[in-house]
Amino acid sequence: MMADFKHLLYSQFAKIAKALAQAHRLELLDYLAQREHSVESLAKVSGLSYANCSQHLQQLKAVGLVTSRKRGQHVFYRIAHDLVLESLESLSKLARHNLAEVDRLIDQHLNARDSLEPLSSEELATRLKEDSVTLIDVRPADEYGAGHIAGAINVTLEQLADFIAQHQAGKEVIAYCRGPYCVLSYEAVQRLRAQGIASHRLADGYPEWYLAGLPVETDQGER
Amino acid sequence: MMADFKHLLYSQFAKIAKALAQAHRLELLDYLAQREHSVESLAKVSGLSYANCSQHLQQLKAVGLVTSRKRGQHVFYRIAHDLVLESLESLSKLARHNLAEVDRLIDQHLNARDSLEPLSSEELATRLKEDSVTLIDVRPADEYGAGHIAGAINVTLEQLADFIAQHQAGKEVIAYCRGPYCVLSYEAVQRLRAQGIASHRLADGYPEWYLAGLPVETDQGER
DNA sequence: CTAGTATTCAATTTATCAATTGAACACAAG
DNA sequence: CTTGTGTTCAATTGATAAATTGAATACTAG
Repeated sequence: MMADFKHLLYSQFAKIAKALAQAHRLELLDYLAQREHSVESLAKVSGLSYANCSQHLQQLKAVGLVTSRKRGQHVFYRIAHDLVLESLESLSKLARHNLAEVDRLIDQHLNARDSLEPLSSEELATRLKEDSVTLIDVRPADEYGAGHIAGAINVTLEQLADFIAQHQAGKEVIAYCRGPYCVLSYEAVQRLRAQGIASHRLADGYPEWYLAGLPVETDQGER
Repeated sequence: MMADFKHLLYSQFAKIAKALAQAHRLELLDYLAQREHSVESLAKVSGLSYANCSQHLQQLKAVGLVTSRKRGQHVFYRIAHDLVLESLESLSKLARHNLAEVDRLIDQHLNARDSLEPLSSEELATRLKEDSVTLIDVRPADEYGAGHIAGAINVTLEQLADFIAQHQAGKEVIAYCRGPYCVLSYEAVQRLRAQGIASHRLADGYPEWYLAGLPVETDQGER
């Protein structure tokens, strides 16, 4: 009974948080924090459809974050009271704080070589069989042409931006280069991660893979 | 570019709100607002399965609301920083204000809360300076140990009968617990009054007092 | 009254989230 | 090394939310 009560309370709190848990609604609230707006002006400025915008506003209204008044054929929405602004500011401070924190952590992580968690050749071989990764060869085109791991595509650091742009989200990327003391794959992994793409480097490079008798290809065909 | 930045911030902002938009996670945060907890203790006290609880905690961690540390085979989670407590309080205030439902629930379950005439933190601070009241912390001993209002003694509901027996007549008793929605102090005040002891509850709980920068103590010493 | 405009409603599809399950991992004690 | 315990992972299922579409209400101006 006492637990029921508590859970009910938390649910009520959660309703309000849910109303805030959507980027578009936050944007709308941000505009409304400046001044009262009609549905029309909000839809235009936010780029939402009228219907969608209207529905978002109704959700905000349902939990009491905004109020509305009808004047003529327009419905004007406004922030319900100052507590809403305070909460928004408080959450915004938190977001900024955590965002900075995230950036700091990422930098720290990527600067420590070991944290890149290199993949072994064996792991890579099985991942390739599963087709669960995209394998990129970061070496210059001529070295790639001369011989590369079977299934790898050539993406130099210069081509990396284009690769990232057309990369299908979700698929993990494995990068390799000349060998364990070559920095090219480190650089590639850092840039990929900076764009939010899950990525690792191969512990070894092409020569070690080749020597291990694992499958390779050249521009002239497979081995 | 400016729009990109804004949208990024809204998204980050929404991620945090999303983490707060779930009753179970709010409950977990409420426990964590009292003190650090292991996954196990949180799972038990919240009634969630280990896996589910762990996953909720990881979501909270992913957006930087909590941090974790591993000690032996236990993983302890704690609130990441005071900004989180502030945001939670702000959200809670908003919820109280907006949801008539919440008030209805409180009235129903914490019967006649107004008649208990809660004390504000400011009033309590001055009363403590005058040494005109006895302050009791009704929370479990571990939460008391992790941090309590300076000058408070720990009297759980189980210990209340003993406390009443040796209480010096005439001195007023102030009880506090986890926060405005915690029922422990209501219960204590009711029992004290039933024994003819003048008693009130503190309007807020320990987290609010701590956030206000008012004096606190832990088992290890003052702040 | 009629036509035009602003807003909302209702229904559908798509995407995202929560809870569950069973297995995997990490550490500690025996 | 083995066993037990605490925590996390991965995969599935069921639930909930977002965006889109087209139609239905208001209201105003003419």
